Amino acid sequence: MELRGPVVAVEEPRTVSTRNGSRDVAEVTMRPGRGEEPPVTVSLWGSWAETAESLVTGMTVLVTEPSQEEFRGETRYATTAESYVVIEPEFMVNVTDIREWVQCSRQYYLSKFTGASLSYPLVKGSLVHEVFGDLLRGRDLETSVEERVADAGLKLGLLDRDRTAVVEDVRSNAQAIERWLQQGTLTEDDEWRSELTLISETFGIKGRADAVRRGGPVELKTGKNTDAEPRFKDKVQATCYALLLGEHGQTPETGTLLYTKNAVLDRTEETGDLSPAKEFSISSGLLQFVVRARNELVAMEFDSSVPTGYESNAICEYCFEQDTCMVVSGRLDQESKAGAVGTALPAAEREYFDRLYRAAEAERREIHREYAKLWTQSAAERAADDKALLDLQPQERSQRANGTWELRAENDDTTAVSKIREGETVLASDGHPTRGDTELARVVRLRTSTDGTTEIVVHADEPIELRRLDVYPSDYGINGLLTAVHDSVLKGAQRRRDLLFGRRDPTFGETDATFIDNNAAQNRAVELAVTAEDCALIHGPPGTGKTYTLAQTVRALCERGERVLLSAFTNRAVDNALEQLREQGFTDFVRIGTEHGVSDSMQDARLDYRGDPEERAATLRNAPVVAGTAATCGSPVLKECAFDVAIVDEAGQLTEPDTLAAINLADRFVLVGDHEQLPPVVRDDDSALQTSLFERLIDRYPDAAVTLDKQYRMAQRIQYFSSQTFYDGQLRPASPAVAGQQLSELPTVSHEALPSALQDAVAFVDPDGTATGNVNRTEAERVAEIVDAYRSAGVPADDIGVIAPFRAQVAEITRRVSPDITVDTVDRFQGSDRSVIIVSFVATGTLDSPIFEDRRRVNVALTRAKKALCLVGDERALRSDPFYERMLEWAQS
DNA sequence: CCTCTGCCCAGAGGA
Repeated sequence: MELRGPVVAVEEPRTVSTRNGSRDVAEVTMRPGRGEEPPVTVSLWGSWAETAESLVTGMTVLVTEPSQEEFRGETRYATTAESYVVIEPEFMVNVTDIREWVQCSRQYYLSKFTGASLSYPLVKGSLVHEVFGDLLRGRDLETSVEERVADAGLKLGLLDRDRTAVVEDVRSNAQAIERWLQQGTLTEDDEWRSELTLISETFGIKGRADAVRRGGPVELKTGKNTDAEPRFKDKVQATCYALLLGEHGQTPETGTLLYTKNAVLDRTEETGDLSPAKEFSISSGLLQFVVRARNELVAMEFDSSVPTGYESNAICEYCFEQDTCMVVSGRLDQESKAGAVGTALPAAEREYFDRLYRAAEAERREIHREYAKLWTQSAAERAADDKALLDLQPQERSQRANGTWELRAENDDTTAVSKIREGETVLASDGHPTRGDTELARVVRLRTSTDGTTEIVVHADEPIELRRLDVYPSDYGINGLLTAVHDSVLKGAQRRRDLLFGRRDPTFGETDATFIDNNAAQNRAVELAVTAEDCALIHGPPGTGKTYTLAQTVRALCERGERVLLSAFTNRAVDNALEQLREQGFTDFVRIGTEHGVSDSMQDARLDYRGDPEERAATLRNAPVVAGTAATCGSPVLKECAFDVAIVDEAGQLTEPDTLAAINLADRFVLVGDHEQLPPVVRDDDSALQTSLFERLIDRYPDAAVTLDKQYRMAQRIQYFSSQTFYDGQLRPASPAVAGQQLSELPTVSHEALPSALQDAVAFVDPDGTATGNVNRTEAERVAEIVDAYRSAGVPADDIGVIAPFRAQVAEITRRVSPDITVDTVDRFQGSDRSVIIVSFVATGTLDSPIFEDRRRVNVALTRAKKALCLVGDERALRSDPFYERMLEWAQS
């Protein structure tokens, strides 16, 4: 039994005398049943009274195993010896965060923006952990060490480490583990499981245990510890996993910590029986302690306040982060137990940091809310929301060369739609993502064959029965945002900050060179980029040759001996830019990205991290051009690199921190984009992250910007509405040929064969359908008929694209057209084009979905078409809004 | 009432 719901009132804790002596108690009023039931009073006894001090009205509180008694006709509840009190159980805290918080609340805070740096102890720690996993999966030690060290080649090279020495170092740690595993500890009832993903819906904690043996957590530490007891924070970590294992039906009484360096000392110093393994007993007091620590952390995050360090008992003099801690306190004018050094940054910088910090944390809370839906939603609800694939039939399981598993399954449900795509990380389970046997897995194949069955292949650490896949809502990227803001504000050069905070206009040098002789705006763009002493902004409306201009810019900069970072929001845009460079005869670049993210044609340029350290690092360090998405620019590897100029494409779609991650790596920068197309996508509706740096700077420094005004894509008739509505009529066809292009120019097309309704370059069709939710069946059928009409008139399938605002409608249309027709959402169509574009608006009666509010989305949809555009929708709905009415008048004119 | 893309996930250590 449990009580879960919002807090209505909290009383101050008081001390009362009971039969067993004096005890603290605090009374909390809350509404159980997630707020559906009338308020009840719960007495929080003993140390839970401390948690009451963190409770605020409006928070959700969860009390497990309460006692219940009737008192004067009123039901009263109280905590029992078995109870836990959990604040905001939907806020998912990582086990490592609790470990850090217990060590020092301020260290937890600092690690949000300093955590992901490249250091040898960390790389080595990861290597030893990987080898440990391999050993548990039965892999040979020598092979594992060699392979894992080879995989880390680039990182080791950037750290100037010698391969042989690292192999020796990792091997000696791993041998300690192997000897311990062989020392009779491996009995028949020894059941091992490595790398177990644990998610607790009761405690709001998630994490990954290194290993579980006989139901108890085993944590590996690469350091040494010759004390009798494990370090407290290590015990806290293991206890967290014990708590989570408890929810999965196991009640471990002991935890094990493996300090591998103990055994290394043992061997080299002949100190006798100094075992690497230290066991400790997991008491209920310790279990409750970790929950209280989590509660404190969550209470702090609830109002986005900043920890001072006084929340924990750490001694600052012993802390490795003391200097960083004091600098951050000094620069941001924060109260801190460690004290502060340096002078505070200008108020503008501090306000900016604060604003983006809060925005990033709000985003994290939204992700956590999504996370909680893993268990608050039923399987059917999740499937309906496209977030899960259910009822998969498990097929064969095979162990891969590195000891991990390839799991296969089939799905017969031909109507199943989901957001899950190849290359993504998902929760793979045997039935339920938090209650069943679950593995974090990577989707390597998701293909639907012509008979409608879907083949699913994932890679995971353990051979579970693959019956269900769930979207994994990761908050992984949030700390990346915070790191970028931190690096920019606290570590950025004065000149750069003056620019970002509007205190200094960008300046430009001079050049006599001509770069592009047939397009003045493009030439001006390259000129601005090449002469920029701070930044240049290139505004590229649809079809204006952004990619060509960008490639010319890269080449011009390289010819001047500059080192260039080439970045973009999507992998596709990065690869497009590189293709364009190749077409222009430039091939001296290195592509950074995952095998899955990089297009097939660019795999040969992709930097493999595996190999000889020195050679790998030299390849990266010596490349005149390095290319990768903005997200990778914040990675530890790229943070080791420096550039003269960063060029960022699709900058209008990047949040400000994401853009900062890229430009932090360079002295100067060039942003390329269009703020009249799609903005950054964020979960929180009123987020400060919704405005891109590109948009902010183009408003602030119009003189540093140039707009490419000639478009090479659309017929005059098609581009007119977009040009008038979004570009002040400044967007013009690049040539008469572009302006006057017609569908009949395609060799196979007969204009006469088109129905009269489709003969105009811009057409409107009202199929008179009815929308149910995000689907309009009649309209989907009509769209399929229109596709057929174009096909019958001779338009090749790959010249036709269909766009709909909702994924559900996309699926509805996809089922009705042949598979070689591209059907997609607006967002996924940005950046590409087709001769013929058909847009399905879905809505009938009114336009009440917020998706119609952002006009920029319409701009993207309409400007994908080159020769013919067909709008399909409900005339009444579209006329209900002045913007769409104008669009309709243009289409019908 | 809704769209989307990136990140391998989370954690790897020091005293």
